[in-house]
Amino acid sequence: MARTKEFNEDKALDKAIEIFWHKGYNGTSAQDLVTHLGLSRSSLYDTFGDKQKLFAKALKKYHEENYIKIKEILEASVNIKETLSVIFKLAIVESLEDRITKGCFMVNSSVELAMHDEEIAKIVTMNSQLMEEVFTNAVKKGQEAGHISKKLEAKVLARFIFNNYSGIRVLARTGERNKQVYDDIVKAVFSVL
Amino acid sequence: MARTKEFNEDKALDKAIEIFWHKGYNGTSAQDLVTHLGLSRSSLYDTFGDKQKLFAKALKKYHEENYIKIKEILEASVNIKETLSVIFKLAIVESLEDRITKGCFMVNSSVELAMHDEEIAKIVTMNSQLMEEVFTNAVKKGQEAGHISKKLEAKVLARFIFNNYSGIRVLARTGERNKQVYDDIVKAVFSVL
DNA sequence: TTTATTCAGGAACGATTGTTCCGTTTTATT
DNA sequence: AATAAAACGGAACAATCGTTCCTGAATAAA
Repeated sequence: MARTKEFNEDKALDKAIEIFWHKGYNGTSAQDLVTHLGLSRSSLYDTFGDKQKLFAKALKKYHEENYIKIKEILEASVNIKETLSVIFKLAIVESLEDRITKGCFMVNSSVELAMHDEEIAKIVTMNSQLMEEVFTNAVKKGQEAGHISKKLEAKVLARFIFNNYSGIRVLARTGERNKQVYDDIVKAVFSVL
Repeated sequence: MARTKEFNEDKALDKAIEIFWHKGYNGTSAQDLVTHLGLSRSSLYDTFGDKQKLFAKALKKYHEENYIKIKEILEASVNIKETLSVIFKLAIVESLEDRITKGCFMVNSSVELAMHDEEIAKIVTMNSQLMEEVFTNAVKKGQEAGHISKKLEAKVLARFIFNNYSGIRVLARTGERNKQVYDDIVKAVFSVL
């Protein structure tokens, strides 16, 4: 009985991820959203509720997509150490190529909002836990296969890897464009594995 | 010929660091500043210019104090490895004790503003360079004294250490309160040194 | 064709934003 | 005591904030 939506909600959400990722939550105005998503104020609020809800939904989508991607890559991997190296290299290439250095949407959101917004804090915590889990399982597999040193526990290494991944994303956000800096960090990280 | 200031500019700046650190730049309103610094709008603007200038001045002060502190500790150290361990432990204790988890003002500001504000970007870059320099010199000294492995170059290790320091500060900002997570990261980091 | 629903556009909302200005008070110097 | 400079509190500014509401157009089902 009703008119059909003229926009794709999923694509609109991707646009929301883009603009929030670039400008942050507080830095993105309602007008920015209208302009960037390309839909009217009324449609925007009818569809997503309000700015906070839209942000939470965008962050959740970002988390799901990234988490699944890394999970699948690691679970399909036969040589975890090499796969981890690929994951880091991808993050570095992304950091160096991006004209507008956006860093990592999850890291940015943690820093800006985790302590002021409970719902965002939940998403961040869930992401951290799942990432730790995925990395831990991967490291275990790598240790069993003899590709990764057993000197340190899998969970210890997983947390260590994730910490350096976060650090690199912060570095990217600051606009660091010297590849050598990233390579040095990865080199040191892999000397542990 | 003029009236004397009723407030201490330096102490007001410390208050500004506090509120900006806690709420971020965009999250802190002019009213927040008036309330927290305890001085009138007119005094605030007469003394510091505007919000952006006040923020930059606060961040610069934060940088100078922290940089000098770490520099002095490391230069006075006889066992660099132990001193680095102390520095990390202090950061962890600070993270776990702080009721309102503020993370690191420099990291927070990098993520929120570095790519949108050139002056802030300059401060962040300067801080990174100086910290890298201090850490590099320290590692060199540690390597010469035989306390730190020479397997990797001093600069590589310095960047690696700084990256993990940043990562830990992000973790703190997310509100992580499990000490084991921090300890695991430090354990892995020190296995390289 | 009618009806019900939801779309898009934009005007308008009150609240809050960062900032300025004014009138008064204070005080060090002359 | 007179003067000049600056700090003070608070009113007021225009602009922008996130959000709501109203209008008419569009369209799928009855």
